[in-house]
Amino acid sequence: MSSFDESDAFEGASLAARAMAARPMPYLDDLNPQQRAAVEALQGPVLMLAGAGTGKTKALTTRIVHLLNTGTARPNEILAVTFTNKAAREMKMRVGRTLGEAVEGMPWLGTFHSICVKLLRRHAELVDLKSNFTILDTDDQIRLLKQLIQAAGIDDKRWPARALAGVIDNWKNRAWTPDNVPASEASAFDGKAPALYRQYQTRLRELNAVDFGDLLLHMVTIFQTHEDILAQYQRWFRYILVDEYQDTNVAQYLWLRLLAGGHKNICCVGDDDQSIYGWRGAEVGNILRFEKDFPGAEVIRLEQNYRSTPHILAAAGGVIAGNKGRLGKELWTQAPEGEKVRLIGHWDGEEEARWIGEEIESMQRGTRGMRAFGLDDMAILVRASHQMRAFEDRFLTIGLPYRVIGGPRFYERMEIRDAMAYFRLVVSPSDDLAFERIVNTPKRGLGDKAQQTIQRIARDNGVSLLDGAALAVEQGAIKGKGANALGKLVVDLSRWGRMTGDKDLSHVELAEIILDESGYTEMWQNDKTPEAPGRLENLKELVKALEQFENLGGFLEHVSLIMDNESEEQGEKVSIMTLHAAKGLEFPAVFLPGWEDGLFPSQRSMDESGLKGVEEERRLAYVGITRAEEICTISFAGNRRVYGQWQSQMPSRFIDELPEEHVEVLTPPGLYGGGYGAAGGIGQSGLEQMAAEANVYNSPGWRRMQSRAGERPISQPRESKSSVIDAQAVSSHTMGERVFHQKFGYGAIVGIEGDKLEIDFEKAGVKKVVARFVTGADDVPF
DNA sequence: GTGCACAAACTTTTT
DNA sequence: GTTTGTGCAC
Repeated sequence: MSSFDESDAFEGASLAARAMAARPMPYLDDLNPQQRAAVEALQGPVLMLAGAGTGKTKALTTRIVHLLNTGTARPNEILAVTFTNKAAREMKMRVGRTLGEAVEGMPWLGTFHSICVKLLRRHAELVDLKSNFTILDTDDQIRLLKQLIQAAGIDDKRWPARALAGVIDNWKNRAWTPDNVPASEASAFDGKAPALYRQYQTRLRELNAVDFGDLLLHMVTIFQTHEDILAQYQRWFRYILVDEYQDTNVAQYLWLRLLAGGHKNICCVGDDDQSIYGWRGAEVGNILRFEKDFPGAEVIRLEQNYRSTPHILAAAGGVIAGNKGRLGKELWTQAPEGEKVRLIGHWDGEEEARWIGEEIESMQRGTRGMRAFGLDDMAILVRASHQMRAFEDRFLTIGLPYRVIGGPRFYERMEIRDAMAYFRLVVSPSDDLAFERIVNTPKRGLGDKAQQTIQRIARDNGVSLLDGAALAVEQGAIKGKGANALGKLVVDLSRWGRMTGDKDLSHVELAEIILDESGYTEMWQNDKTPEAPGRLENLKELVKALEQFENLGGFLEHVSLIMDNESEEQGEKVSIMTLHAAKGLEFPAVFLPGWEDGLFPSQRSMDESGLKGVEEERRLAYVGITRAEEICTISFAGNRRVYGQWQSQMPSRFIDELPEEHVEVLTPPGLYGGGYGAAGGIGQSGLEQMAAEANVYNSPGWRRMQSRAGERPISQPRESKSSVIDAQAVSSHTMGERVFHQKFGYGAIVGIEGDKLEIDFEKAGVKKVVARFVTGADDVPF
């Protein structure tokens, strides 16, 4: 591979830069003094500590505009890194908009990974790779590791590949190559991890492949061992900007420090209070240490918040104050006071979901003197994705439109990955991982044994699995039905490979041919599971996505790094997502359910990381509250089903940390006269209990745990709960309603005749049952 | 080689 | 309570 070609990095840029020099700077007038300081401090190291909602992206993009507009830098001399493609896209768009014209260039604005791919392709040979290396995703990675574990004669049940992948990822995040894994860490995986790591790297090299961690790690290695190359890039990237600096891991940190080592024109933007990715290698320490790493750094705090009301900011501030070792920020706003943060406790998780559903509906209309909110204005942010189900179930039954953000991404779906494996194999026939994935998908009668034969023949002849398969067929090493099918596959693949050169055939058509002739589409057409139609739909979408690319190869190149879920369905909908997914977003009204010790803060986080874990959870709480613009509603349930077991829950310790004067304790429904009549008397004591629950604990969580162990947080008598159920059970059912029957399980109502219901049960099929034996799916007694 | 039954595990997630 | 993966029988 030729070395970095200087001319192409600078091409087309100088003209634009010169033309832009010394233009007026109206964009500066839009900034507050701190933002403006951050934009104008172009030289030397700058740390922009940007609290939630303080106009961080604006400052960052304006800074780029300023660099360009003043002629300080040309577009291709700016290295601007983000974590997600979404952030990179937005930044590109906003730079263009502020500049009032499309920016030609900005070739180095992108994610850490996409920039590293570009760099690594130019220098691949320095780490024994070819420049056309493939990028493995987690799935490929795990399959590869599994093979290595089995080859080493290790029981892969006791030591699952997934766990090893975690260990290796972790090491790569810390920039540890197999040679410098510290002895203290080597005991992982029964002491076998270091050797397996080494084998894994060797295997990757043989496959001419890298995983995500390698992209960074290889570049760090290259920079560390080739001073001349590093020096070259230090000259080229004259200005460096980093978004979400608090999320950088050690490898990314080293990479940045190496590149900024010469001129030190590096501007890092971040918020130590929003560091929530420690579990995947992010080091808050990087941002805390910035001034030590870059002596003389200018630290600029963005503290004026343009998003939330004072009550919300104060509540968030009260919680985050519990963390030690913060850089310290005090958010303020000019916004009117607004509503206090609302706190409400519920009997159990289902009631919480029911209440939030009703609250969303009444907020749509406008209630309690509040303005009306659209469904798009409201979001439910949960700690763990399994919490979403209760809401989905509930919203489905009441017909409240919702969208789940996050979830399995398009390119991670089975059918998409299968289809891509076919494409990969057509474009590069030596892609053994792709071959393994699809040899027997759809079923070709090639099981373990046949596949081992192929492996052996390929290894003995030193060829790829596909060539090995061809040999196996020739030699008759595989017999019967499998032999024919395998022979057909081999022939088909080479035919499709030749067709890539056909000028009269578009790659989109070729893709369709591949999916049809391989029998892959047919496989799903014959599949009767409920997911099958959706999968076929996804395949169509995949083919459509191909249109935007020149050829199959170009498509595959991009897809490995762009794992976005593009399709934004329209229509007014409530959003449901995890707190992690909510970072960077904002909503007028936010619901934060499930604030219970063990769930939030998560027990596992506390067990595994102790105080550090609690602090990260606390930052998560801070992120959650600060997503809200006007209304923030926190809730907890006294009882919750955890892995099928009912468990008594303690309100989250973070609830105690909410400053009382900014919190309004709401009364749960069913506990006061207005709602379900029967519970009036109980309500008052329930309310008092609730209020006490929220305020009484000022002791640390663990002490509370001890003193209150075994007690029920909310002692609501069973009767009142039951009466609510009965009231709903006898009330009229509706068509399509999801219901539960003791014997037949869940089902949907397809017919109503007097007191008899015709129900299509998920497991038992269509049955007629008497209405009183059926309960709403959310009212299942326990 | 494929399909069914049972057991075990079970955050958060981008590239 | 669910999913995922493995063991066993056909």
